[in-house]
Amino acid sequence: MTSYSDRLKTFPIGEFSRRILNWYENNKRPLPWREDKDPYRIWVSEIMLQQTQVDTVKPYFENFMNKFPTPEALAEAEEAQVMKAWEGLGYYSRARNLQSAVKEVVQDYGGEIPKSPENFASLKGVGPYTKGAVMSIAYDLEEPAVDGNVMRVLARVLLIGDDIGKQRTRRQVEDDVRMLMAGTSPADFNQALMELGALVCTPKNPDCDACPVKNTCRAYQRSMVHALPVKAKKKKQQRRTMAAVVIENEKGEILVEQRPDKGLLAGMWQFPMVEATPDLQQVALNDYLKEAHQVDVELTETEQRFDHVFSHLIWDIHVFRGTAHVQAASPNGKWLTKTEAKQLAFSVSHQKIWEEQL
DNA sequence: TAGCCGTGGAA
DNA sequence: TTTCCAAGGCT
Repeated sequence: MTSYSDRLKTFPIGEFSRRILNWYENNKRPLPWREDKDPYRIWVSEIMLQQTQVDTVKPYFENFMNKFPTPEALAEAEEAQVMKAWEGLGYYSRARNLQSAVKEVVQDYGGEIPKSPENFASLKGVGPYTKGAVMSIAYDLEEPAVDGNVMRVLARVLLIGDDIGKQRTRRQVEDDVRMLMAGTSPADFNQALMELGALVCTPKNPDCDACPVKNTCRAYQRSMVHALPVKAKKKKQQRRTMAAVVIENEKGEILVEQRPDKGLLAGMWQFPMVEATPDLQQVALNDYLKEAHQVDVELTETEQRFDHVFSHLIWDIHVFRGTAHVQAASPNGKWLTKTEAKQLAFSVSHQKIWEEQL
Protein backbone atom coordinates (compact mmCIF):
# COMPACT_ATOMS: atom_id res chain seq x y z
CA MET A 1 0.00 0.00 0.00
CA THR A 2 1.18 3.50 -0.78
CA SER A 3 1.86 5.52 2.32
CA TYR A 4 0.92 9.16 2.51
CA SER A 5 4.55 10.22 2.51
CA ASP A 6 5.23 8.29 -0.69
CA ARG A 7 2.22 9.54 -2.62
CA LEU A 8 3.71 12.89 -3.47
CA LYS A 9 7.19 11.72 -4.45
CA THR A 10 6.37 11.41 -8.13
CA PHE A 11 3.44 13.81 -8.12
CA PRO A 12 3.69 17.04 -10.17
CA ILE A 13 2.96 19.34 -7.23
CA GLY A 14 3.77 22.59 -9.02
CA GLU A 15 1.60 21.85 -12.02
CA PHE A 16 -1.31 20.75 -9.86
CA SER A 17 -1.18 23.88 -7.70
CA ARG A 18 -0.82 26.19 -10.65
CA ARG A 19 -3.72 24.68 -12.54
CA ILE A 20 -6.17 24.50 -9.63
CA LEU A 21 -5.38 28.03 -8.47
CA ASN A 22 -5.87 29.40 -11.96
CA TRP A 23 -9.14 27.54 -12.29
CA TYR A 24 -10.34 28.86 -8.91
CA GLU A 25 -9.54 32.44 -9.84
CA ASN A 26 -11.78 32.12 -12.89
CA ASN A 27 -14.58 29.98 -11.48
CA LYS A 28 -15.12 30.83 -7.82
CA ARG A 29 -18.68 31.58 -6.81
CA PRO A 30 -19.55 34.96 -5.34
CA LEU A 31 -20.65 34.12 -1.81
CA PRO A 32 -21.71 36.43 1.02
CA TRP A 33 -18.77 35.36 3.21
CA ARG A 34 -16.31 35.98 0.39
CA GLU A 35 -17.02 39.69 0.20
CA ASP A 36 -14.26 40.49 2.68
CA LYS A 37 -11.73 38.83 4.97
CA ASP A 38 -13.46 39.60 8.26
CA PRO A 39 -12.39 36.67 10.47
CA TYR A 40 -15.67 36.80 12.42
CA ARG A 41 -17.82 36.53 9.29
CA ILE A 42 -15.67 33.73 7.94
CA TRP A 43 -15.86 31.90 11.27
CA VAL A 44 -19.65 32.13 11.41
CA SER A 45 -19.93 30.93 7.82
CA GLU A 46 -17.68 27.95 8.46
CA ILE A 47 -19.74 26.85 11.46
CA MET A 48 -22.96 27.14 9.47
CA LEU A 49 -21.44 25.27 6.53
CA GLN A 50 -20.58 22.22 8.63
CA GLN A 51 -22.54 19.36 7.05
CA THR A 52 -24.80 21.95 5.47
CA GLN A 53 -25.09 22.99 1.84
CA VAL A 54 -24.18 26.45 0.59
CA ASP A 55 -27.67 27.28 -0.68
CA THR A 56 -29.18 26.35 2.67
CA VAL A 57 -26.71 28.51 4.57
CA LYS A 58 -26.98 31.73 2.54
CA PRO A 59 -30.22 33.17 3.99
CA TYR A 60 -29.32 32.09 7.53
CA PHE A 61 -25.93 33.76 7.20
CA GLU A 62 -27.37 37.06 6.01
CA ASN A 63 -29.95 37.11 8.78
CA PHE A 64 -27.44 36.07 11.44
CA MET A 65 -24.93 38.76 10.45
CA ASN A 66 -27.65 41.41 10.45
CA LYS A 67 -28.68 40.46 13.98
CA PHE A 68 -25.19 39.78 15.34
CA PRO A 69 -22.78 41.79 13.16
CA THR A 70 -19.79 41.66 15.52
CA PRO A 71 -18.32 39.28 18.10
CA GLU A 72 -19.47 41.70 20.80
CA ALA A 73 -23.05 41.68 19.51
CA LEU A 74 -23.17 37.88 19.52
CA ALA A 75 -21.50 37.66 22.93
CA GLU A 76 -24.07 39.98 24.47
CA ALA A 77 -27.14 38.45 22.79
CA GLU A 78 -29.71 36.35 24.62
CA GLU A 79 -29.14 32.67 23.96
CA ALA A 80 -32.82 32.29 23.03
CA GLN A 81 -32.38 34.85 20.26
CA VAL A 82 -29.33 33.04 18.94
CA MET A 83 -31.21 29.75 18.90
CA LYS A 84 -34.15 31.40 17.16
CA ALA A 85 -31.79 32.64 14.44
CA TRP A 86 -30.50 29.08 14.07
CA GLU A 87 -34.00 27.54 13.97
CA GLY A 88 -34.23 25.07 11.10
CA LEU A 89 -30.50 24.85 10.40
CA GLY A 90 -29.95 21.75 12.53
CA TYR A 91 -27.03 20.61 14.68
CA TYR A 92 -28.02 23.16 17.29
CA SER A 93 -24.98 22.62 19.49
CA ARG A 94 -23.13 24.53 16.79
CA ALA A 95 -25.00 27.69 17.75
CA ARG A 96 -24.46 27.27 21.47
CA ASN A 97 -20.79 26.43 21.04
CA LEU A 98 -20.31 29.39 18.71
CA GLN A 99 -21.78 31.87 21.15
CA SER A 100 -19.78 30.36 23.99
CA ALA A 101 -16.58 30.59 21.94
CA VAL A 102 -17.30 34.17 20.89
CA LYS A 103 -17.79 35.14 24.53
CA GLU A 104 -14.36 33.72 25.23
CA VAL A 105 -12.89 35.68 22.33
CA VAL A 106 -14.41 38.92 23.64
CA GLN A 107 -13.24 38.30 27.19
CA ASP A 108 -9.77 36.85 26.59
CA TYR A 109 -8.76 38.29 23.22
CA GLY A 110 -10.40 41.70 23.24
CA GLY A 111 -12.85 40.64 20.55
CA GLU A 112 -10.07 39.79 18.06
CA ILE A 113 -10.32 36.31 16.57
CA PRO A 114 -7.01 34.65 17.62
CA LYS A 115 -4.42 34.53 14.86
CA SER A 116 -2.82 31.51 16.50
CA PRO A 117 -4.17 28.19 15.17
CA GLU A 118 -3.61 26.56 18.55
CA ASN A 119 -5.53 29.24 20.43
CA PHE A 120 -8.33 29.32 17.88
CA ALA A 121 -8.65 25.53 17.86
CA SER A 122 -9.10 25.51 21.63
CA LEU A 123 -12.45 27.29 21.24
CA LYS A 124 -15.70 25.32 21.49
CA GLY A 125 -16.96 23.91 18.22
CA VAL A 126 -13.66 24.50 16.40
CA GLY A 127 -12.19 21.23 15.13
CA PRO A 128 -9.39 20.47 12.69
CA TYR A 129 -11.33 21.60 9.62
CA THR A 130 -12.70 24.86 11.02
CA LYS A 131 -9.31 25.75 12.48
CA GLY A 132 -7.64 25.37 9.09
CA ALA A 133 -10.44 27.07 7.18
CA VAL A 134 -10.63 30.21 9.31
CA MET A 135 -6.89 30.54 9.87
CA SER A 136 -6.09 30.13 6.18
CA ILE A 137 -8.97 32.08 4.65
CA ALA A 138 -8.97 34.99 7.09
CA TYR A 139 -5.25 35.22 7.91
CA ASP A 140 -3.64 33.33 5.02
CA LEU A 141 -1.83 31.02 7.43
CA GLU A 142 -0.45 27.81 5.98
CA GLU A 143 -2.98 25.45 7.54
CA PRO A 144 -4.81 22.62 5.73
CA ALA A 145 -8.62 22.68 5.75
CA VAL A 146 -9.68 19.15 4.94
CA ASP A 147 -13.43 18.68 4.57
CA GLY A 148 -15.43 16.13 2.61
CA ASN A 149 -14.67 17.89 -0.68
CA VAL A 150 -10.93 17.86 -0.11
CA MET A 151 -10.98 14.22 0.98
CA ARG A 152 -12.80 13.28 -2.22
CA VAL A 153 -10.64 15.36 -4.55
CA LEU A 154 -7.36 14.10 -3.13
CA ALA A 155 -8.57 10.51 -2.82
CA ARG A 156 -9.07 10.62 -6.58
CA VAL A 157 -6.07 12.72 -7.60
CA LEU A 158 -3.63 10.79 -5.40
CA LEU A 159 -5.45 7.46 -5.67
CA ILE A 160 -6.03 7.00 -1.95
CA GLY A 161 -7.98 3.80 -1.21
CA ASP A 162 -8.24 4.22 2.56
CA ASP A 163 -11.62 4.75 4.22
CA ILE A 164 -12.12 8.52 4.30
CA GLY A 165 -14.33 8.10 7.36
CA LYS A 166 -11.27 7.27 9.45
CA GLN A 167 -9.52 10.01 11.39
CA ARG A 168 -6.15 8.62 10.39
CA THR A 169 -6.95 9.09 6.72
CA ARG A 170 -7.92 12.71 7.31
CA ARG A 171 -4.67 13.40 9.16
CA GLN A 172 -2.67 11.90 6.32
CA VAL A 173 -4.55 13.99 3.79
CA GLU A 174 -3.80 17.06 5.92
CA ASP A 175 -0.11 16.23 5.61
CA ASP A 176 -0.54 15.92 1.84
CA VAL A 177 -2.23 19.33 1.70
CA ARG A 178 0.60 20.92 3.66
CA MET A 179 3.01 19.70 1.01
CA LEU A 180 0.79 20.75 -1.88
CA MET A 181 0.04 24.24 -0.57
CA ALA A 182 3.62 25.25 0.24
CA GLY A 183 4.51 28.48 -1.49
CA THR A 184 0.95 29.25 -2.61
CA SER A 185 -1.74 31.40 -1.04
CA PRO A 186 -3.22 29.05 1.58
CA ALA A 187 -6.50 30.99 1.48
CA ASP A 188 -6.92 30.45 -2.23
CA PHE A 189 -5.47 26.95 -2.30
CA ASN A 190 -7.80 25.54 0.37
CA GLN A 191 -10.83 27.19 -1.19
CA ALA A 192 -9.77 26.02 -4.63
CA LEU A 193 -9.72 22.39 -3.47
CA MET A 194 -13.15 22.74 -1.88
CA GLU A 195 -14.62 24.63 -4.82
CA LEU A 196 -13.37 21.99 -7.25
CA GLY A 197 -14.98 19.29 -5.11
CA ALA A 198 -18.26 21.20 -4.97
CA LEU A 199 -18.50 22.15 -8.65
CA VAL A 200 -16.51 19.61 -10.69
CA CYS A 201 -15.18 16.67 -8.68
CA THR A 202 -18.62 15.85 -7.27
CA PRO A 203 -19.53 12.59 -5.50
CA LYS A 204 -21.69 11.39 -8.39
CA ASN A 205 -21.15 12.13 -12.08
CA PRO A 206 -18.01 14.22 -11.71
CA ASP A 207 -17.36 16.42 -14.72
CA CYS A 208 -13.88 15.17 -15.51
CA ASP A 209 -13.96 16.72 -18.98
CA ALA A 210 -14.06 20.16 -17.38
CA CYS A 211 -11.51 19.36 -14.68
CA PRO A 212 -8.41 21.57 -14.68
CA VAL A 213 -6.25 18.89 -13.04
CA LYS A 214 -7.37 15.77 -14.88
CA ASN A 215 -3.87 15.46 -16.39
CA THR A 216 -2.44 14.95 -12.92
CA CYS A 217 -5.32 12.82 -11.58
CA ARG A 218 -4.25 9.24 -10.93
CA ALA A 219 -7.83 7.97 -10.69
CA TYR A 220 -8.69 9.61 -14.01
CA GLN A 221 -5.66 8.06 -15.68
CA ARG A 222 -6.78 4.61 -14.49
CA SER A 223 -10.54 5.16 -15.01
CA MET A 224 -11.02 4.73 -11.29
CA VAL A 225 -12.76 8.01 -10.53
CA HIS A 226 -16.12 6.34 -9.94
CA ALA A 227 -14.61 3.98 -7.35
CA LEU A 228 -13.18 6.71 -5.13
CA PRO A 229 -13.32 7.80 -2.43
CA VAL A 230 -13.83 4.68 -0.32
CA LYS A 231 -16.26 5.17 2.53
CA ALA A 232 -17.69 2.60 4.92
CA LYS A 233 -21.47 2.31 4.78
CA LYS A 234 -23.38 3.63 7.72
CA LYS A 235 -26.03 1.54 9.36
CA LYS A 236 -29.73 2.12 8.88
CA GLN A 237 -31.59 4.51 11.15
CA GLN A 238 -33.81 3.14 13.87
CA ARG A 239 -37.53 4.06 13.75
CA ARG A 240 -39.43 5.33 16.80
CA THR A 241 -43.10 6.14 17.09
CA MET A 242 -43.82 9.42 18.84
CA ALA A 243 -47.03 11.07 20.02
CA ALA A 244 -47.15 14.88 20.11
CA VAL A 245 -50.10 16.96 21.27
CA VAL A 246 -51.35 20.51 20.79
CA ILE A 247 -53.25 21.51 23.93
CA GLU A 248 -55.18 24.75 24.14
CA ASN A 249 -56.76 26.13 27.30
CA GLU A 250 -59.84 28.33 27.67
CA LYS A 251 -57.74 31.48 27.39
CA GLY A 252 -56.45 30.36 24.00
CA GLU A 253 -53.00 29.61 25.34
CA ILE A 254 -51.06 26.57 24.24
CA LEU A 255 -48.79 24.26 26.19
CA VAL A 256 -45.14 24.04 25.14
CA GLU A 257 -42.21 22.33 26.80
CA GLN A 258 -38.46 22.70 26.52
CA ARG A 259 -36.27 19.70 25.78
CA PRO A 260 -33.37 18.81 28.09
CA ASP A 261 -30.23 20.87 27.64
CA LYS A 262 -28.27 17.88 26.41
CA GLY A 263 -28.82 15.33 23.68
CA LEU A 264 -31.16 15.38 20.73
CA LEU A 265 -32.55 18.84 19.87
CA ALA A 266 -31.10 20.09 23.14
CA GLY A 267 -32.94 23.08 24.57
CA MET A 268 -35.37 23.30 21.68
CA TRP A 269 -39.07 23.93 22.33
CA GLN A 270 -41.78 21.53 21.29
CA PHE A 271 -45.38 20.56 21.84
CA PRO A 272 -45.57 17.91 24.61
CA MET A 273 -44.30 14.67 23.13
CA VAL A 274 -43.55 11.12 24.25
CA GLU A 275 -42.35 7.92 22.66
CA ALA A 276 -45.11 5.31 22.53
CA THR A 277 -46.01 2.14 20.68
CA PRO A 278 -48.64 2.83 18.02
CA ASP A 279 -51.57 1.24 19.91
CA LEU A 280 -50.77 2.84 23.26
CA GLN A 281 -50.22 6.41 22.21
CA GLN A 282 -53.24 7.92 23.95
CA VAL A 283 -52.46 6.11 27.18
CA ALA A 284 -48.80 7.08 27.12
CA LEU A 285 -49.65 10.67 26.28
CA ASN A 286 -52.21 10.92 29.09
CA ASP A 287 -49.77 9.48 31.61
CA TYR A 288 -47.05 11.82 30.47
CA LEU A 289 -49.22 14.92 30.55
CA LYS A 290 -50.42 14.14 34.04
CA GLU A 291 -46.95 13.50 35.37
CA ALA A 292 -44.97 16.20 33.61
CA HIS A 293 -47.57 18.95 33.29
CA GLN A 294 -50.36 18.16 35.76
CA VAL A 295 -52.96 18.34 33.04
CA ASP A 296 -55.80 15.92 32.41
CA VAL A 297 -57.19 16.27 28.92
CA GLU A 298 -59.42 14.45 26.48
CA LEU A 299 -57.32 13.58 23.46
CA THR A 300 -58.28 13.44 19.83
CA GLU A 301 -56.03 12.02 17.15
CA THR A 302 -55.60 14.25 14.13
CA GLU A 303 -54.84 13.27 10.57
CA GLN A 304 -51.39 14.78 10.80
CA ARG A 305 -48.60 12.26 10.82
CA PHE A 306 -45.09 12.60 9.42
CA ASP A 307 -41.49 11.48 9.68
CA HIS A 308 -38.79 13.54 11.30
CA VAL A 309 -35.55 12.14 9.88
CA PHE A 310 -32.30 12.52 11.81
CA SER A 311 -28.90 11.20 10.84
CA HIS A 312 -29.17 8.23 13.19
CA LEU A 313 -32.91 7.75 13.82
CA ILE A 314 -36.38 8.49 12.51
CA TRP A 315 -39.33 9.76 14.52
CA ASP A 316 -42.73 8.69 13.23
CA ILE A 317 -44.74 11.51 14.80
CA HIS A 318 -48.50 11.25 15.33
CA VAL A 319 -50.20 14.51 16.23
CA PHE A 320 -53.06 14.72 18.77
CA ARG A 321 -55.14 17.60 20.01
CA GLY A 322 -56.61 18.34 23.41
CA THR A 323 -58.44 21.01 25.33
CA ALA A 324 -57.58 21.82 28.94
CA HIS A 325 -60.48 23.02 31.07
CA VAL A 326 -58.36 23.80 34.08
CA GLN A 327 -55.15 25.70 33.82
CA ALA A 328 -52.78 23.74 35.98
CA ALA A 329 -49.28 24.68 36.98
CA SER A 330 -46.69 23.07 34.79
CA PRO A 331 -43.18 22.84 36.18
CA ASN A 332 -41.70 21.44 32.98
CA GLY A 333 -43.61 23.53 30.50
CA LYS A 334 -45.26 26.85 29.83
CA TRP A 335 -48.69 28.06 28.80
CA LEU A 336 -48.08 30.74 26.23
CA THR A 337 -50.06 32.87 23.87
CA LYS A 338 -49.43 32.05 20.25
CA THR A 339 -47.47 35.27 19.85
CA GLU A 340 -45.23 34.42 22.77
CA ALA A 341 -44.69 30.88 21.57
CA LYS A 342 -43.58 32.14 18.19
CA GLN A 343 -40.56 33.77 19.80
CA LEU A 344 -39.20 30.37 20.80
CA ALA A 345 -36.93 28.16 18.73
CA PHE A 346 -38.68 25.02 17.50
CA SER A 347 -37.23 22.18 15.48
CA VAL A 348 -38.49 21.72 11.94
CA SER A 349 -40.88 18.92 12.89
CA HIS A 350 -42.63 21.12 15.43
CA GLN A 351 -42.75 24.00 12.99
CA LYS A 352 -44.77 21.64 10.81
CA ILE A 353 -47.16 20.90 13.67
CA TRP A 354 -47.44 24.60 14.33
CA GLU A 355 -48.33 25.41 10.76
CA GLU A 356 -50.89 22.64 10.48
CA GLN A 357 -52.63 22.94 13.85
CA LEU A 358 -52.52 26.66 14.71
C1' DT B 1 -13.39 4.45 17.93
C1' DA B 2 -17.88 4.90 16.64
C1' DG B 3 -22.20 6.73 17.79
C1' DC B 4 -24.54 10.97 18.50
C1' DC B 5 -26.03 15.35 16.61
C1' DG B 6 -30.58 18.12 11.87
C1' DT B 7 -32.06 19.18 7.68
C1' DG B 8 -32.53 19.38 2.83
C1' DG B 9 -31.00 18.53 -1.94
C1' DA B 10 -29.96 15.47 -5.61
C1' DA B 11 -30.08 11.30 -8.25
C1' DT C 1 -38.48 5.36 -2.64
C1' DT C 2 -34.10 5.01 -1.06
C1' DT C 3 -29.57 6.38 -0.48
C1' DC C 4 -26.01 9.41 -0.12
C1' DC C 5 -24.01 13.20 1.84
C1' DA C 6 -23.13 18.34 2.43
C1' DA C 7 -17.04 23.81 3.84
C1' DG C 8 -17.71 18.42 10.95
C1' DG C 9 -17.29 18.31 16.11
C1' DC C 10 -18.01 16.13 20.50
C1' DT C 11 -17.70 12.35 23.68
